[in-house]
Amino acid sequence: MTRRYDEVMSLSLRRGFIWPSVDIYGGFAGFYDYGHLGAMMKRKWEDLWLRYFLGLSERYYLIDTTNILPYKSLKASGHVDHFTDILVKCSGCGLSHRGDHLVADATGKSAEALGTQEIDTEIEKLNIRCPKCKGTLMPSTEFNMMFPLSVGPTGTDQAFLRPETAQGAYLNFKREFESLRRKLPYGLAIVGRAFRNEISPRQGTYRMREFIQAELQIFFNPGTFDDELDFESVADEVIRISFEETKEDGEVEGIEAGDLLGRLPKFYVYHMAKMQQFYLDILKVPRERFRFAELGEKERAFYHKLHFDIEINIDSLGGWGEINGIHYRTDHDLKGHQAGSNEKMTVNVGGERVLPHVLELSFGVDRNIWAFLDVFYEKDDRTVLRLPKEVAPITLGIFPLVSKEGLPELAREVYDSLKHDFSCFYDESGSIGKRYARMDEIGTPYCLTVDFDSLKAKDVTVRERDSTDQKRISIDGLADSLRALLKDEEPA
RNA sequence: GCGGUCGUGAUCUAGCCUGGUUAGGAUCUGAGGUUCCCAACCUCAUUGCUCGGGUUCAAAUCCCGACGGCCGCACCA
Repeated sequence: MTRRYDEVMSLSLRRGFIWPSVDIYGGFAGFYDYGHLGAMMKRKWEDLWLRYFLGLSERYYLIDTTNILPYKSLKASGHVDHFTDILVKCSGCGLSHRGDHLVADATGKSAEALGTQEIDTEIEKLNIRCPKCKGTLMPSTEFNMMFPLSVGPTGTDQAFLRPETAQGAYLNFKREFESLRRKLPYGLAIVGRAFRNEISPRQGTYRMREFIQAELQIFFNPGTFDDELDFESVADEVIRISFEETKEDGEVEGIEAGDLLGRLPKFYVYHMAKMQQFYLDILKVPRERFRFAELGEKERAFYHKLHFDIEINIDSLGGWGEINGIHYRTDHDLKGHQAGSNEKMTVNVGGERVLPHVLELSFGVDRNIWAFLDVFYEKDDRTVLRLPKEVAPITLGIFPLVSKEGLPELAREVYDSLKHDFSCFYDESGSIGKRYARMDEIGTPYCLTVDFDSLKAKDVTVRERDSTDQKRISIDGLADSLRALLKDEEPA
């Protein structure tokens, strides 16, 4: 692991962002807890995400759905059958292989639909041996990545923890279509937990067994969606993109959204542009650390017609890491639930019956939080976390210059007047420089200091984190001045 | 899951090979002092050998197991 990983993790542990769950019992692989700073940062990230993506359309809405889903619904979605791997272990060298891959290699046909018994039969019939050492293979075992649960007193109602939040949107599609007055397109956002029994969780919060997704599922009429978007507003956006053929080289092209239309559908490019703007314009992620990366046919799920990941160059994880995805899921999901539930999912819009298609904007919240801790962490003379103001867990540090002669009292007054409107932190211990340093380290964008002049002039100094520049602002109207400052406007 | 490697206060680490005084240092944190703007300084204080067995008169140190971290393989619809 890199030194940067250790530094970021050390900061995170020390100050209270993230740490392993159940730490006092030695930890629990694949599970992490958020401390008081991490939890606040995550909440703010989610709020910002929600405001931005719901703001993309007056027809995008937030819903909230259950973490536990019954067998039937996940059978219909394909997760019961396809979210599994059939593993075959070699009795000689002990290596595990995927059963369907072994059979597919021997027959030249996809074996994805076969069960464990069928795989075993095929292996015997075709006399398949370990590709590594030619040893004999043991009976196959099934491994489903979903966590099974028994619901109810008899335990006969089989269920699972949801492997993705997306299903909640599909399951509620019809209800919301009615509530939202039978119009397309519309979108359902869910911010919530998903669970996957990863074989080998690694790299901190990058691959977890319980994680948080922020997803927007957009239901649309594939025949008309392109014309329902204001594509002109994003046509000039230079999209940073790596296609399948070149992404391994780390090559990133800059292509105007308008020029991608020959290669990708309009609605898809439009949302790519909006996602990119969220990162580059709102969150101020350095441009060179951001890209879309195309997934090839073998990498993506069979029902993802188009799949690009958003990757951030994360030094502590050794380079480009996937944090989000934009998936064109076609009508796969609604079609599956239509068949599984016998509920008709086609809807009547503009005089025709359509089975809506789905565009999924999917964000890994924990991965974003880690990426931000990494990307904005800087250590040379001082340690500064240059977090976007909106996601910094604490917005204002409020201090008396020294803790005597009436300064703490006035500083307390300032604190009390702001504490309900901003995330504030009051401190009077140690030297002023120490207190600034502590705030820099956790990304606090502004510190207000009450000094001796403040007593007469009724003002405070405002110190900016990145530049350490200071200016004086009157206590009268302070909240409004700070609001302006936080929006990058000049205070009144 | 397999193989390798590692696990010492909140954080980073010395000690382990060669078992034996009170487990040392730095940072951090708390209290007090000092202090008119960027981790200053002084005094005092809190917190530790991942867990469980075993060997031994004696285990942070040696052995076994578990748990966890990292790396490689596999996996990541």
